[in-house]
Amino acid sequence: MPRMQLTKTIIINTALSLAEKQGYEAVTMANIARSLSIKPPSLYNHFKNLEEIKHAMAETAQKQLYEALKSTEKGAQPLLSLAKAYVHFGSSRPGLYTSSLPGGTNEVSEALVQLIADSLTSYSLGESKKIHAIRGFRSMLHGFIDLNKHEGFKLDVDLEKSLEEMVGIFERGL
Amino acid sequence: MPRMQLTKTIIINTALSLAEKQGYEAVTMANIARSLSIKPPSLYNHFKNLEEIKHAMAETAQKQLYEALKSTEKGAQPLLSLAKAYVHFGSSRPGLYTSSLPGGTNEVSEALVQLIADSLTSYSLGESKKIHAIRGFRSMLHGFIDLNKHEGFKLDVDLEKSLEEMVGIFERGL
DNA sequence: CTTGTAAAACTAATGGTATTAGTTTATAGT
DNA sequence: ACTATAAACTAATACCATTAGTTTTACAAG
Repeated sequence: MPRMQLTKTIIINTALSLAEKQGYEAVTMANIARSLSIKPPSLYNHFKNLEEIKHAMAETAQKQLYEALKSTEKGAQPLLSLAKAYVHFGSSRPGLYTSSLPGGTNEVSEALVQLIADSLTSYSLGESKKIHAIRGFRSMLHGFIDLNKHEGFKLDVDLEKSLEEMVGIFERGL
Repeated sequence: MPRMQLTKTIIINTALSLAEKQGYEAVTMANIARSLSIKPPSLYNHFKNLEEIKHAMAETAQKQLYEALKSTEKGAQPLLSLAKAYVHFGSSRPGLYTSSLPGGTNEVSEALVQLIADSLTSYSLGESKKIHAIRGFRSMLHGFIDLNKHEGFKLDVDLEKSLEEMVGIFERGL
């Protein structure tokens, strides 16, 4: 195999670094190629198209999200800790978080679901109730991050407090 | 004033119709111009750029969302009815819903917040608690719609049931 | 009724995007 | 050393937004 120093992993990491440093909109064939000092068409030797690159980025980004959440201290309020870590990840690394979205369902996203499930054990929910609760929790957090990105909230009321209240409501309702 | 048959309203409605029929990605200067049988540069006589068009679209789309929610039967479970109407709007008219997001804060979005507030009156919350609850509710619903769009949920468990459970959890926690 | 002004259309051009086709280069294995 | 092939390349197509400069047209004033 000739000239195979360039791997899929290198391309994806380059693309993710671009997303993080310059925003997800900067993830273009031209920018990725520029970062790698190659021409855009060369990327098609490694990936079918940009969509495939973004899909591969999502899996890696989900992994990083998973790692960030796994290492959070559970403490007295595991659900609140998890929520804060999730929202912090999404807000402080918007390019990386956005990269994680086109991922669909896979092993990593399953692990992420399991992480939430672990924080819900003390509520001893039935299997289907648990699934609904996990979906609700993820919806809440993702919506919180995304609405913020779109300036959906007026800023004169404390955001961190809103998150705490929101998680509080959710926990009481479980 | 010469040739003023083309108004901002006509342009925005054309753009919204494009978003609804062909998806939000189809909202381009070229496509809007084509729909109006003019050339793309002519649009700059009416709007500064595409961003301004999208911002104007957002206000109109928010108005349509507001109208769709206002006309829902409150019934015995006003919060659940509102949630279902919101999610139905977002899922059945994805282009229009996406159009509504770049809107920021304005009179229409305030009216939308008021609509949610009205559905929360029976819980007699304090002013700041109410704001947090509204943010939580919107986050939940927007996140639910957006995660679904990104295929964030596995489809083997009933989605409608998840929505009902999620709202149920939220209501109990209030 | 002509004429001038200004709005709103136009054409042409620039520079950005993804993608495909076809060609060259370089390397790994025979 | 030779050959096959992966991986780079160039060139081209077809989109996209945007700007500059020009023409058209409709209305309002003389």
